[in-house]
Amino acid sequence: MEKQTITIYDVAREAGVSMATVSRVVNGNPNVKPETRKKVDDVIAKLDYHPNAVARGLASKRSTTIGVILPDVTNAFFASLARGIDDVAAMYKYNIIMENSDESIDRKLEVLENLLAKQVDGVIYMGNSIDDRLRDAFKNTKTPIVFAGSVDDKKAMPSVSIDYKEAVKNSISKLIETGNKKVAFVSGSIEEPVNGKYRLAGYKAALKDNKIKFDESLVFETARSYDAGIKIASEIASSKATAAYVSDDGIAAGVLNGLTDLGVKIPEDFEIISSNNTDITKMVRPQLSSVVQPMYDIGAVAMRLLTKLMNGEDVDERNIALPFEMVFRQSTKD
Amino acid sequence: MEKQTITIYDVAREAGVSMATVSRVVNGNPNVKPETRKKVDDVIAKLDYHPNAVARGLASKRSTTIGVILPDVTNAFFASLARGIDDVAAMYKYNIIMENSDESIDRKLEVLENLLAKQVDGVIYMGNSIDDRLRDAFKNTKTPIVFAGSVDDKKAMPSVSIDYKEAVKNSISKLIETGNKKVAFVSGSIEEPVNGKYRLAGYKAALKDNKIKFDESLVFETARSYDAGIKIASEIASSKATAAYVSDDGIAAGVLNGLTDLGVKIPEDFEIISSNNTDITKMVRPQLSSVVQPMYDIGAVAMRLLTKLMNGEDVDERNIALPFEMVFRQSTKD
DNA sequence: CTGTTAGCGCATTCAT
DNA sequence: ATGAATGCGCTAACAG
Repeated sequence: MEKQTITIYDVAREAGVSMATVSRVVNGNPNVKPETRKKVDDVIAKLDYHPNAVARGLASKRSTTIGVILPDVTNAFFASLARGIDDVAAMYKYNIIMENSDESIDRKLEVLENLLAKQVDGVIYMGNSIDDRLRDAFKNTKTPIVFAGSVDDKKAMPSVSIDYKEAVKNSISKLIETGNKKVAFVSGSIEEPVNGKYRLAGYKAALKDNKIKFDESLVFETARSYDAGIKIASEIASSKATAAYVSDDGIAAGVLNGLTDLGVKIPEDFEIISSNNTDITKMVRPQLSSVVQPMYDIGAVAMRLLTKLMNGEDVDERNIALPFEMVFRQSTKD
Repeated sequence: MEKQTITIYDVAREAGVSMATVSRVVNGNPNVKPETRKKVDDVIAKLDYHPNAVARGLASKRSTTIGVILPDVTNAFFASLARGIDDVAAMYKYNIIMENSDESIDRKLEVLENLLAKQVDGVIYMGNSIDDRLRDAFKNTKTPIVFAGSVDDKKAMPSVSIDYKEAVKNSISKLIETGNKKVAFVSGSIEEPVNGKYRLAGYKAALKDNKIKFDESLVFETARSYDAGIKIASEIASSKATAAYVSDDGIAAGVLNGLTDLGVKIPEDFEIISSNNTDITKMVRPQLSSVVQPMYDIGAVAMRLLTKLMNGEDVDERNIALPFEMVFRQSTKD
């Protein structure tokens, strides 16, 4: 016995109305007499009819699904954003097609193509890196796209994030204030605008404010993982730096533990400020001081922005910077 | 200028062939003369034609997307499974529609309905809880469903996981071996079969093997989060237990830190074994001993199983138990 | 190897 | 308030 899919046509016949009417009640169109609506609803229940979203998508040209491109769900930062996105998406009856892109541009392009082929109504991009090919691809589609947790360095795309430059500048200034002369900047790929452009600019700005000369050897680039943090700890230790700003909590935890294992006392000998305030910052000992990004909110607001764009609504602010805070725990003095 | 979507028909006309032929080259059907294939490919490139997956889905009755239902991406365990799923899905050209269900059964039902309406070709379920309504819903659809990282307590659904009972039994036995008379069992909701049925059974089995009487007051049920772990630590401390098996790394980290803050020395005064061996276990100090679940593999194998089911292939083993290991770090003696 | 013909299940004019 | 007709873009027999 094959799955006898029952269609809008079946209910129409059974209810003695036209399929147009059934379509109307299913879509909540008010132009239906209450009694016919009830009749149709009854048949729908009786036949256990379920609208086919694919057919609906083809006919209406709206898929009610949005694509999400992120480097890796496994990273707490991206997962939190995704959670925010998913929650407001659900609120607006959208579904999420999620794609892990890793760091490869080719993969990102492939993934975008995929999403577009599926006729997603919009996409949210959390990849941090972006090159010209990808930018062109974004530009060549009419499908709305918003960046979440990162900013296009050309500001061409709508985005929701925090002011990364300012956040880092604050962090570094704080570190300098407590007496550190040599502060390290530890981040994921410098190729990514968030790191190479905004965060690094904040770092340099703070140095300048404090009349400290920028020292290239204090900039550490690494993979975005706990193990990578552990690994780079010894390099940092031998750099003579006495403090560091780190762009990712996983990396920061690695640096913290790596340094500690090397006999470096945190925060007495070395101070650390991390970036995302995920649970990780509270799990490690000493607990990490951190920038507080409203991750969930970034995702939620990005999704909200996207709904507006998809509806063709005017949005006055296409590049939204949410407020951030700082929390000082045990990895900083004072 | 509206986005003039160009269709298979445009390509056909421009290339001087029928749409059937275009469809063939797009789908890699071998029955096309190389030269016509080339001609068509050229036109496709020239017109920048992109197949519409929705239309394709409607016509072929296959959406090449699979639905994933998980409690919360934000949990490292589920995120890791999701990663495994996504990677092999990509390998087989499937896309993932991800839905966070939290713990609510109603939400799960709603989410499943959604997925089915979108005509997903299969679904992977990682929710741990399952009640009769949900079981019925699963049973009433022809869409293949596989459980990942959890087992249907009635074994009615295909699943991929580890032998949770055995894993816990090993853990508890080890704890008893090192001299602990009172070992606590700390887990997420006991309502979930993984916890209430399998894990708890392993706990009891180990007690029985060692002729220790089961003590209800040593069973702690809590939310699945770091903060919840912190909170329950004091209760555990006053229970006189000297060791604990914990079902989630986040909870375990909370218990560990909570206990430590209470002045309890780990592992001297209290031993802990956790369950998922996520990075968390290595970030905390002392590092957590843990069951090692091949999380990524569970996801990957589950997805692979699903592809077989979707192809109607025979599978001899519908309930797969992947091997697990134990890693002993600093939260256990010896 | 290639073209013709039907739908897939639904939303949407346009009439009535 | 309701029905009839059309087509969304593509796959899948079936011919030839």
